[in-house]
Amino acid sequence: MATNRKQSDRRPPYRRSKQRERILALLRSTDAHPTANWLFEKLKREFPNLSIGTIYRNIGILVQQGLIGRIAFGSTFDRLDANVTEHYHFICERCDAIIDLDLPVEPGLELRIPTSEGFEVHRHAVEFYGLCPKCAKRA
Amino acid sequence: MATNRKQSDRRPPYRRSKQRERILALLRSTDAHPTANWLFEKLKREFPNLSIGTIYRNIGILVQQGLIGRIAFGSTFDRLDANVTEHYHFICERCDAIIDLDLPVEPGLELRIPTSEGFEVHRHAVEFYGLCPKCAKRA
DNA sequence: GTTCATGCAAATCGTTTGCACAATG
DNA sequence: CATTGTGCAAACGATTTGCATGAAC
Repeated sequence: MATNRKQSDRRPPYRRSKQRERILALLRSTDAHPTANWLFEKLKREFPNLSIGTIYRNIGILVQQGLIGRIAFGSTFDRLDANVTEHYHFICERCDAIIDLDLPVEPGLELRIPTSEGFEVHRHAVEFYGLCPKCAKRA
Repeated sequence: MATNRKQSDRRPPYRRSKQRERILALLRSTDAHPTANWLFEKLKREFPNLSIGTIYRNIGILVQQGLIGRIAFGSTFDRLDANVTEHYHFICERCDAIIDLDLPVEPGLELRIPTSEGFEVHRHAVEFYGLCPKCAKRA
């Protein structure tokens, strides 16, 4: 099974760069959860020669520094599930296994969403991350 | 913002095909949440000329028929978040907006996982799907 | 026989990387 | 000056698609 990790893991020390500072500032200026490409479009006005690779490299660094988070399922490829009943998943951070849990689904969670604000909730998903029994044993 | 939908939307009527039947059978035979490529590797023994495109086309059909589910975050590209405190997300199925919720995070959910079975839970994520206030108004 | 499904190959999309040069400490 | 960051372009991996042929109804 493949790994989750994207991009070669960079590590400290980090030097500052104008590009990275602007990327972080831009991300902090919005709560719209932008994409890499959105950052690229915005910033190439300031940095006419900006490269999309620079965006990705800096996103990687900022994530490692814990300054931003990446919202993604964790894997680059889709995983399929013939179990179409509602259920939650456990995702092993070491071996990437996805395990169906037979926890009771909590419809009550959806009631927490303020419908007064106009949200219309159709369903929800819960994923637990950690080590599966096999991997936990080896740690 | 881009759309979630992958592959041109096919619609009924569907004809049966040996390939699709085997794909569904294989998915039903396991709970390991296989990838498209896993199916391809398994099935090309039975169908020496099998094409990866056929796998993807049939996955699309099976999903539309509601016979299988796709486990993916919902988008093809990563979305970023400068809010690094724990929080849940609401994802609009129409406009793809991701909205930070200020619901209280439920550490109690993690206690439901049977640690007796050896799971080691580090964190969990909850996503609610539906229509955001803007899109709900238009529906 | 008409329409849908397949195989094949080329295309697309988001992301990553090798390299030579520029910027940082 | 030692090393990290950048821009550029090529490479990549997963997925999608156009087209001619084969299978289903």
